[in-house]
Formats: sequence, structure tokens, C-alpha cells
Amino acid sequence: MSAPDFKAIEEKWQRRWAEARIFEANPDPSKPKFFATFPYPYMSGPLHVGHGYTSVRVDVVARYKRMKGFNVLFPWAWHWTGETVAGASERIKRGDKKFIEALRVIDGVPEEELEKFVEPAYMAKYYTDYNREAVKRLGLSIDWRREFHTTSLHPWFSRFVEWQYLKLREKGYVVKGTHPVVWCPRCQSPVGDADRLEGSGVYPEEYVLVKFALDDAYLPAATFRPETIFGATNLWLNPEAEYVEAEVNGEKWIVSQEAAEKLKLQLRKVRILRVFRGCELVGRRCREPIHGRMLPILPGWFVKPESASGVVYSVPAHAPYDWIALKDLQENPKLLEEFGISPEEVKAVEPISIISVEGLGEYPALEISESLGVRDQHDPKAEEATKLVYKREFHKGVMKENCGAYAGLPVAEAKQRITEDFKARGLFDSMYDLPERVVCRCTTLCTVKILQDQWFLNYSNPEWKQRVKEALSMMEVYPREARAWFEAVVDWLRDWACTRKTGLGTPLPWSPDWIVETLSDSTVYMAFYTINRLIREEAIPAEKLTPELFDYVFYGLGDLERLAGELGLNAELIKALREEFLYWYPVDLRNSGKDLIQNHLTFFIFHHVALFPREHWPRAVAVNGFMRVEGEEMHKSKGNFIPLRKAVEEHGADVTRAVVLLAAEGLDDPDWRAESLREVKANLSSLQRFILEAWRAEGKDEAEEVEAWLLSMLGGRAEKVAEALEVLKTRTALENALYEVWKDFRWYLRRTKPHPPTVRRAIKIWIRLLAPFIPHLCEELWEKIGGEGFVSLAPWPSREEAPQNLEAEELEEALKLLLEDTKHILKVTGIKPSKICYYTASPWKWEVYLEALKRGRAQVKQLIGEALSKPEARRLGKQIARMVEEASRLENSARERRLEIGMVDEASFLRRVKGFLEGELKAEVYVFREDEDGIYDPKGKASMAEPYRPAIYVE
RNA sequence: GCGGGGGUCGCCAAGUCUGGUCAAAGGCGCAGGGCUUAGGACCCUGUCCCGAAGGGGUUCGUGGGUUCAAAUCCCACCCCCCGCACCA
Repeated sequence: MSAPDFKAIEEKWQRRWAEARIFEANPDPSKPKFFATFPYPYMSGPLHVGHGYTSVRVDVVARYKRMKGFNVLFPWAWHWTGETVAGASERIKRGDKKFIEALRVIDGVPEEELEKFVEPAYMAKYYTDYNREAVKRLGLSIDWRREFHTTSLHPWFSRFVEWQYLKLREKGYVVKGTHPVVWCPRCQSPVGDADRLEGSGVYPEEYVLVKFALDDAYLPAATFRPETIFGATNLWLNPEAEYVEAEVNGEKWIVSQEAAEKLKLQLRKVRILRVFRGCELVGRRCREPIHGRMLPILPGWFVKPESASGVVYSVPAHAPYDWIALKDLQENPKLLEEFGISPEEVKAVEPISIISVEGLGEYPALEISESLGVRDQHDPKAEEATKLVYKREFHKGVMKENCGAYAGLPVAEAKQRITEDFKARGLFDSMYDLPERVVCRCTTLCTVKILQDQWFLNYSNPEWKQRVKEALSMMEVYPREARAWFEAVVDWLRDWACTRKTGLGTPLPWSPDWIVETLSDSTVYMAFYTINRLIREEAIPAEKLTPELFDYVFYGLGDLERLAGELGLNAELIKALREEFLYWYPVDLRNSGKDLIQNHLTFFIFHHVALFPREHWPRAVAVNGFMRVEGEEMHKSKGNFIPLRKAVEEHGADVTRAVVLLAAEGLDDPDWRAESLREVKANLSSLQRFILEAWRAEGKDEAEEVEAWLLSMLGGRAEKVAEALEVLKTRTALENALYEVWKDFRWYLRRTKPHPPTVRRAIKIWIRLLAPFIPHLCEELWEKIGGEGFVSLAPWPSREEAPQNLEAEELEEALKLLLEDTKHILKVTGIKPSKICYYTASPWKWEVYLEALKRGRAQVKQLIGEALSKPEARRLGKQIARMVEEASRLENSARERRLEIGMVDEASFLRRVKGFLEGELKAEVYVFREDEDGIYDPKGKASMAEPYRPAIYVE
């Protein structure tokens, strides 16, 4: 039989599902509901197989729950909000060749469409249409009537976001704030990681400025280690750099020219008074702010004027750069000549040790510089030495007695307190800067700007955090390991700037020059799905979706009749909106990639907690890994990007689904491999062949215990699959439904002639177990075997259909072991058997055995004693002791099973399966009871018999 | 650095929460056999070491500890992966 035509089968069933509208879900109070969601994907490009993986996981659970009798809602929508689509359009408009080529080649966008991409809305629409097709062909069980996209281009959704933000503001969760960002002076906009040519992962860092005094001016020296101020010996200025004297917020400051520009962007009023070269001040003395010590200003060529303030103070005992630079000057007095500094003065500068570190001496900077062999201040090893000293001192250092009130404190703590204290006294200040170069995509060098009057979601609010933690503790989190991560994220989250000046989105209702940012408009929109069906069916105009209407729908606030009158809407319709929301809410499951833990999924909880009563808080979140391709990360730039639509078109939906589902579980990353595709494709082909052949197989008329065994196993597998799906272990579930069940069938067919009624019953169960995972093939098979209706709607197999039979399971297991042991013996001894004898345990052994099961391990010794008091047992001493020991040590569940079964007539069972054993072992098989008279037992093996473990003799 | 996850028999990977049925599931690879004109697919068997009777020995990152019993619990250490924010 040839491979099934997956493509034709899939089209056929997708068409029938759509025609019968079986995934469209309306409220039905007679059924429990299940509301499953996938975070709507961003429409700046084609979906990839990773989206496929995550969404299929949702789909599998949705399909399973449907079969379990739930009224399941699985909706879908599209995310258009943000700067990315607008940015992409902009790049096309500018004629960015590389970018356009990528769209053409990787995304396969036709030429005539590409031209229209200069309009962001068109681009988003194009990808939405393109990707909808991919999602449909993947066979997701979606209710498409509730579909929408975000931004003001969808006014209904915008109304909803407006309502959300008005509420958040009323409740005090949206506040105005000030915040440093990486800023492009040319674009006049913050520059995120994705928009950079250089410097990804670089963010503003706060430098402490220590204000050294020089006449009426301050030299604000920038540092990450303010605690070292007690060990300062001098100041460094780069003699060749341009510095300025400037009025900064009313004080006179001396900083590098670059620094003055930076300070302007950091909410300082800066007026430049004069510009001069660093060498001008070299040789002067300035006053250190804490103790008023007078310190020399020395030339430091390593000082970078473009970094922070361009002024640095020197702590040679604890900073390798300072130590080396000082040594350079001391050893090369010539360097000083042009500045008119006396070499004696420089020689007199001595390191001041202020931190003690276990394992390091008086001057850690000196020690580490020497051990690393740092040559001079231009040696890259100086950087390494700096980091090393910092690390050791920060974690293990303690402030020495010369540090005033901070003596004895660990460095980490002293640092914090010193900064706070001296800032409060005006001796310290601070500024932001970037630790490395950042270049905007527009090729402009970026700096730090402090944005003010920004709107923030105040996630740092401790009460809000507390309620989120409470919600989290009530939720299910899959996989389990992700819970700690979520908790850490809640603690870590700071205020989030929730508005932007550019890009697509919904204008902030009270300040429409701001647009609600992309992550911030996507937190509670699942509520919108619940009502969007009626909004669309009843064609409710967007302007009627007023805050008052939403208040009624989501909170039950307000007077229905009056509201209806004011809006000119039917009161019944408004009530129906409310009822539909109440029916579906809360969200029962939301599943995404693990990257969304630290933003979207946590935001999702924050906003639900802020906006909805406890009974509407989410029930469960789940996360999974990222799709890799042949072991590599998937990236458009790497050329290994697998668009979902291409995957489905090339390999089919069921194969694609099975491949990704079998690839990983938990937080592990699934791998998309050609090898795996081949395998799964072959597996599914032979699966359908196997099932159809088995369905038609003929054999015996009477069922035996092996039929009971097959059904019992199948029932157990069904339970295992269900358990796994309940906790989103989709791979375990599919492995059981596919490979484990298959294995059972193989054993069954090897073990006996098929009994058609049992086989058919088993196959009907098996197809249903597979239906959530590979629904198209299952529908096809279901139809072929005459199953009723859609398998997608068939009931999940129950235990009544596949009753548990412990005895059959245990006997079959014992039979497998017996066969294995016999083969083992034959292998080790090298005997080619003509005759194989089995001896089953006598009743008194069963009594001892069952007693051991009953009493458990606590009474092993006593039991052995009792057992050995039986005369038959005495001569078998050791063996009985071992048997009792093993039986009593069995795991509880296994002990209970065997206890429940009680004594088993193994001999008659073995006699019934004699033919099978003879076929497998190619020898004559004889079965005896140990205690029968006159048995054939030339080597006296019979007494070795134990329950579930007949003695074996071969010759 | 901080936060999160992880190191299992050639590879991938279950088991760890709830200690005992664990020499440790499953898949791949490899070896042998069957089927086949051949290949593929499929089916059996084996795959830490030793063994002429179902047994024994040594294993789960490293080193300690708890226990009658540890891959599983406790402590310390080493190594690997991911995240660290105005962005989807």
C-alpha cells in the first residue's frame, strides 16, 4: 500500500471542519468551558515553525479538552502594534537593498506587493493574510469568527485598549515618570536592541560623580566604585582632550566637551563658559570632598573624554589602571616635564589601601597587575586586571578602619551607603552613560537621554507585585521549573514605559500624541475575543464601544436600560455581551515561548490582577522552548529560517505537527531536523497501513486473557496521555499515544492470532488517542473504519471501553520476563534446547509471598523468620529469604496490584500459552507445578520457583 | 555580577518533587538474525564489565554527608545554557 496522500486528506478535512463549523464555540451553560489562547503573533513577517510548535501545543490541548466534553474556545488574532512594521516600511521607502532582498528571498514576497509595503498598514495586512493561510493549513481548531488585529486600524480593538488604559489610570497603575534611554539624536527616538548597527545589549549605566573642588569650580570625577574615594590619591585628566568649563544647574563644572553635551540630554541646564585643553589644569591641586585632602591633578592619557564626565580620580591601591599610570609617571619623569610638575611630588604619591580582601595583600591592584603581567596603561590586560580586582573586592572585600563610618562594612554594602549618604550631602552627583559604543541603524552614534513625562505602568508598585504573586500562587504554571522564573520576574520588574511617539497603535485616550506601546496593549485582550463574535455578527459600530459599555460588559456596572438607550443598542444584545464574557472568562490556558515570561506573560498577569476580580484571573500559563534548526538557532540572517507555511505545504500538517511535538518538552528547545521529518513521515505512513491492516485482520473467534491485556493496557495508555496533556507534556503524550500503543499492538500480534472484535475496539480507541495530535489522518482513518461523525468531536476513550485487568497485565508481564530469562539462559549457557521445562510456585510460597506484600518492608526480618519456620521452607533458607525481601521491598503501587490480584494459577496460564513459547523458543515446552508428584526435574530446579517467576530447566 | 534552568550508560533523552520494582524507559546509532531479486521499509535479538542457569561487579558532573537503602535527600565545589528591559 502506498503512502497516504497527506495533502489531499488535510484539505478534505479542513474543508469539512469549516463547513460543519465544528470549532465555532458559543456559550453553552450545559457544558464546562475551556478557554485556550496563544499570544497573537506580530505581523512584520511570515510565521515560522516555532510559532507552529507553540500554537500546536495549544491546539492539542484544545482538541483533547473538546473530546473530554468541554466547550472549547480557541481564538486567534494578529498583532500590528509597534515600531517594527512602521520601521520596515520606512526601510523599504528608503530603498534599503539588503532588507528588500531579504523580503523577496526569505519571505517570498512578490514584486508587485513589495512596492506597496511602503504603507505599513498594507504590509501588516499582507502578512496577516499570508499567515492566516499557514495557520489554517496547520489544522488548528480555531473559532475564526472572533479574529481581529490591533491598532487604531481596527477601531473596535482601539476602543477596548482605551477603556483598559482609562481604568488603569483611575486605579493608579499608570503614572508619569522619568527614565534614561539609549537615544539617537538624529532619529530623535529611543533605540532598542533591534534597531542598532552596533552595541546590542548595551544599556545606560549610572556613574557616580565625585565632586572635587578647584577654586570655585567642581571636577566631577566619574566612577562605578564610589567607595574607593577614601583611597583617592590624585585626579586624572587627559592632557590632550578638550574640556569645558560650564555652568551646570547653577554650579561651575569642569568636564569633557562630550560630557557637556551628554549632560544637556540628562535634564541639566548647561551653559558652556569656555573650552580648553586638559593640560591646562594638569599640575594644579584640587580638594577631595570627604576629608578635604588636597590632591594633585596628573596627566592620564588613558582617560577617555567620550566616557562619562572625562574626569577620573585615582585609587592606585585598588585600581590597576591607576596603579600603572602612576608607576609610568614615577618611572618616566620626562613625561612630566611639559606640565611643570616636580617628579618629587609624583614620587610622593603613595597608594592608600582601604579595602582588605582575603587572599590578597595590601595593594590588590599592584598584585594582580603583576601576576597578569600588565605592561602599561595601553595593555588590554589592564582591563582584565580591573575586572578581576573589582570582582574580588566587591564580593569578598571589607572596608578598612581608615574609611570612617564605613569601616568594617562589606564593600557591596559600603558602596550603596556611601553613594546615598554623599549624594544627600551634595558631595556626589551622578550621570548616565553607555559602557560601549551604540550606533543606530541610521548610522548615528547614540547617547543617553533622560525622557521625562513618559507614561509608565508602575510595575514596581509593591502592592501590585504582591497581588500578582498571589495570582501566580493560585495559577498552574507549566512546566514546573518555570514558576520560580515567573516569581523572579515579578520581583525584578521595574516601571515600564507604556507609550511611544511613533509606530502603529492606539493613541492614549487622555493624551493622544502618545501611542500605547506594543507590549502594553496586549495584556488583557483575551477578554475582547469573548465579545468580538457578537460585535461582528451584530455589526456594532466602534463608536458605541464606550467606556460605560465596557464597564457593564466586564464589571456589570451601570444601568442596562439607560445604557442601551444612550447607545441606541438593544439591551438584550448588551446583556448577551456580558453573558458571553462571563461564560468564557477567565482564560484557562495561555501558552507561549519561554522568552515571553519576562514580559508579556507576566504583564498579562499584572493587568488581569489590576483590572479584573479574582474569579477572572488567569488559571494557567505554559511555556516552551524555541525552535532550532539542525541544532542551530533559527535566524533569518543565518539563512535557516523555516516559514510555517512552507513547512506545512512541503511536509503536510500532520507531519509538521508530529515532528515539532516529538522534538521537545518543558523548557528544552525543539529541533527541526530533516532526519526527524523523514522518520515521522515514514511512521505516519506505516501507521495508517498498520491500522487498516489490523482492522481487516482475521484470526480467532474467542477472546482470551491477552485480549483483556490489550484493552487494559490501552486504557492505561489513555490515562497516561490524558495526564500528560493536563500538564502540557505534549511530547510524553504523543509518545505514549503513538509509540507505546503501537508497541502493545505489536506484542499482541506476535503473541496471538487477532481476535477481530477486540482489535477493532482497540483501534477505535487508538485513533481517538491520536486525534489531538494528527487530526487529519485520524479523521481519515475514523471515516474508513466507519466511525461516527468527526473524530475531533468523538469522546475521549473511557475506562469502560478499555477496562483495567490487573491479572492479565501481571501475567503478561511475567510471560515477557519468563521469555527473556529463558533466552538469557540459553545465551549464557550456549545450549541449543530440545526441551524446556517450567515449574510454577507451590501454594505455600504464594502464601508467604502475599504475606510479604501485605506487611511490607518494616517487617522483613520477622517475616523471614516466620517463613523459615515452615518445614518446606527451611531447606530453601536463602532463596526464601531473598524472595520475601524482594516482595516486601516492591514499590507500594506494585505491591497493591499484586495483593489485589491474590494467588494466580500460573501453571494453567503457561499451559495455555505453550504454543506461543514453543514458537518463540523453537523447543518443546513442558509446564509443571512445583508440588506435583512425579514431575520431570532431573536437576532439581523446581524448588527455585517463585510466584511470578517460574523455575526454568533447559536441556 | 544578578536572576532562572541544567550536567544520567556512544548521541538525544526519561527518571529527581513523592529514596527501594534502577544497570536505569524511549529514540537514534552500532552489531547479528528474519523478510526481500536487491536496496528501502518492516520485524526480532543484542549493545557498561564478567559469567556454561535467570547471577555477580562497577556506574548517573566532583567530593563529602544522611539512611538498612541515594541518579533521587543535605552540604561544598566544578562546568554548561538562557535572560538582564522602552523591545517584538
